[in-house]
Amino acid sequence: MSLKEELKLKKDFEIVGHEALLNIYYTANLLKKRADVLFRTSGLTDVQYNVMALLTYQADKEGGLSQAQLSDMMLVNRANITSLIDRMEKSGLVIRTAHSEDRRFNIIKLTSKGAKLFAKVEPDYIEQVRKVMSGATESEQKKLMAILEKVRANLRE
Amino acid sequence: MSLKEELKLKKDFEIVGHEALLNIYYTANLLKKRADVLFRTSGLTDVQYNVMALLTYQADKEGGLSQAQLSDMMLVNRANITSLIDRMEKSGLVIRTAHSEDRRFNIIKLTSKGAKLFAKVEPDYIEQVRKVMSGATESEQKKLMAILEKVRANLRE
DNA sequence: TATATATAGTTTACATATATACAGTTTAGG
DNA sequence: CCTAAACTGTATATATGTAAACTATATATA
Repeated sequence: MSLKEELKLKKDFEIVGHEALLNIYYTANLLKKRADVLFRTSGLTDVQYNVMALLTYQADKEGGLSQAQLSDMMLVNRANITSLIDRMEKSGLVIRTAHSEDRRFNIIKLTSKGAKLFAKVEPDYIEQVRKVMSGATESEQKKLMAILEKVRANLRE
Repeated sequence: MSLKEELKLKKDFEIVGHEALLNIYYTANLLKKRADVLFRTSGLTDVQYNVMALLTYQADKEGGLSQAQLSDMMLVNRANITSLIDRMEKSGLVIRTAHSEDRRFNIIKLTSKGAKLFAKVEPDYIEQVRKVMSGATESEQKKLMAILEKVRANLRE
């Protein structure tokens, strides 16, 4: 269904670029809502799951990631990470540890509770991703990524 | 640049669907950031601009839109619209008026101040949209929309 | 070495999002 | 007609996002 129909709009978009942009925007929005529903049953949010995934798969030699690294990988402001990690630390999912050499860094690590929860939730998440994305073939998905890369290239400077 | 490079990830994605999903997600994120920068110079947010665009182009016979209609068109919770319209009313951009027949509805209308500001900002916004989306050809943009529609079709039920 | 600059994280004020529970209004069905 | 159900908007608690100003620490350079 076209975006116009989905949003119950009365008038057409005048510029293809605008319609394409809003398609990206609203599809992302729906994907986020779907993920949130999945994670809520585990007491997680999509953002918190993402932190756990990054800590699981992208940890550096310190055995975790600094808050600045997390903010880079999540494309969010450093300030945002502070309260996010506060909440996750309070839930017992992660812990702040000292960097071995540079005292400016907090190295964030998964606790065993966090690792256990991630291991439990990840298969369901991956299964949902497969289902949701299965509407497009793998070749379409690659085409999609290539086009989105072109859009992002124009966004960077 | 691939998402992996942009986010400084160390490991590849294991599933194409997951990488494609995150491409949608992060591209939308970057588009939002870019829009916010543009609107900030006018004291607006991207969300407030969107409200003004909907009131300008999608108004119904009551001469505006109800809060429920706005929440449908913006894919957000009804509760969210209350505070959004509160802020915009306080800024003098919109006004709540009574529905002619059904007292449950607030009909939201642009004030002349709001209409004037929208008319001033819209050309810059459209110009930016053109620039940003020009990395992909019109045919690629249409392909993009078609693929995203397939993904959304799988998201609905 | 001493100072300037850069970097990491925190705090604050604010905007936006959700879920949930509630009150008021309208509509449907017995 | 009257009650139950549906719908609109609001209030609250909570999570996430930004910008900007701040402290602490590390690095570069004069």
